[in-house]
Amino acid sequence: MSKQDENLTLPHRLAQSIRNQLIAGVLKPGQKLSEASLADSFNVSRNSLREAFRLLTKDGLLRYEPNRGVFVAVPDIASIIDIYRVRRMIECKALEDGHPKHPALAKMRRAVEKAFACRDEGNWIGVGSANMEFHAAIVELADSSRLDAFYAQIAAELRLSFGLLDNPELLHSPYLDLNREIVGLLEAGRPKDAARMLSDYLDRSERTVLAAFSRTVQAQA
Amino acid sequence: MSKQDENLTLPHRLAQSIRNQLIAGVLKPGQKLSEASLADSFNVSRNSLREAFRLLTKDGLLRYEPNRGVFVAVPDIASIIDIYRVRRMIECKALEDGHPKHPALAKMRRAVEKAFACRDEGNWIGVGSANMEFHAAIVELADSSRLDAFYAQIAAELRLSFGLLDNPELLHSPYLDLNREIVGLLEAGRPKDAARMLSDYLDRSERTVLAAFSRTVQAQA
DNA sequence: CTGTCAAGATTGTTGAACAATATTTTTCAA
DNA sequence: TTGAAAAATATTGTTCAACAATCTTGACAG
Repeated sequence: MSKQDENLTLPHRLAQSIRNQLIAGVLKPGQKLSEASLADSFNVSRNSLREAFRLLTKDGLLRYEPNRGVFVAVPDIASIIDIYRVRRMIECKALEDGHPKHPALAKMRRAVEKAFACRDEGNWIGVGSANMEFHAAIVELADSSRLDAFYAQIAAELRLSFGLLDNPELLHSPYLDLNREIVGLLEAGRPKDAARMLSDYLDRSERTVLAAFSRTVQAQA
Repeated sequence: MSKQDENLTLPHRLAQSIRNQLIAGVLKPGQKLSEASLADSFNVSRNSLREAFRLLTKDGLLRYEPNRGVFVAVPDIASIIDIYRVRRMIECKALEDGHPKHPALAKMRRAVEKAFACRDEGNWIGVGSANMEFHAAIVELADSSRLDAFYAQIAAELRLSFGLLDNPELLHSPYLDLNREIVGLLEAGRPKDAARMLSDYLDRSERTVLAAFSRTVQAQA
């Protein structure tokens, strides 16, 4: 994936591969990950795989059930609510205190443009990625590497929930204009307004995800 | 340690032991943790120890240097600033939005009383623990398990920095009265004032830690 | 149909092995 | 003596094979 992936240690790379398969939907929520067969399919030893599992459980993407194995985490309504609670808290505060000259603002702008470009060519997956980048950039306004890492984790978990959903267009495209407005408000030195707008926006997004989620779960039951 | 520790898997228990040795100062920042000797001293295999290492690196308590081994993380000024930035953001917001009837408030009160009791008997380590409990309870006001977990991680990292310091009395005792006041303000339905007080309090605490830290580092150089 | 029990599969953990990379020691030339 | 190159040693990265502990499955008896 990245340039220096070769440098990283095997369990790290493994974890990254599994992470990719998770957000790509190859591995599905609730699915059991057998040590033997996964190790086999990746051509690594069980021990290395177990190290990767430990990393991913810390990310909240996998769940350990002692003596039974590891399973892909199953997002539920409570976790979605929890994640949005955290997002409102962190993103809004970061935006509110964000300085108009902060370098992260440029990232936000770039993410917005990328999202529009992807939409124009019907690339909904690209829109989704760009949208995630936009929100990560908001968090960067707070200038905390620990917060950035925490947010990345939350975001990965949320993507797992998205995986259950079917319609990326519905999920991301309504917010492109709002994203652009938020950038504008922050550039205009009106961070409070930007934060308020983001808060409403997250409320709406949460409702959409919860609604789509309960439909999906219902369909499965 | 806890009742059902026996249930947990070995790498988890190992990680907990190492964590304890870290905050107790048995293992010191920068120290190299040799796989062979540590595995030997815990009477476990290298493989199990490595799984525990993975968990602890995710906590930010250990650092991997590829092909060189794992080292106890060395707190520096930047990390202390980062941690306090996160604390201000999360704790103040949690307090500000905290409902006066929230169960976490009772926890806060208990932690305050415990801190005073410990102080009266000169148990400074107890004062420190109680103080940490107090702040964890503040975060619980936000009703997010993910935030709680994140804060626990940050707190552990901060304790590592405290380990470098020598004077727990100076570090915790000035804040006991403020803690009590914060509880009072929240109970009185004045969360904004409580949050403001906490913010000032954290500023002061940060300065103390930074000052003590630079003294310590200077002394070592 | 239900509960029991043995057989089989999977996880939990270990120990040994070996390649790849660091570190230390030795050697040797300037 | 000093310093750099080279050899020897130790450590990490990763795999494999083994076995105990636990879980799952399926047959069987009632």
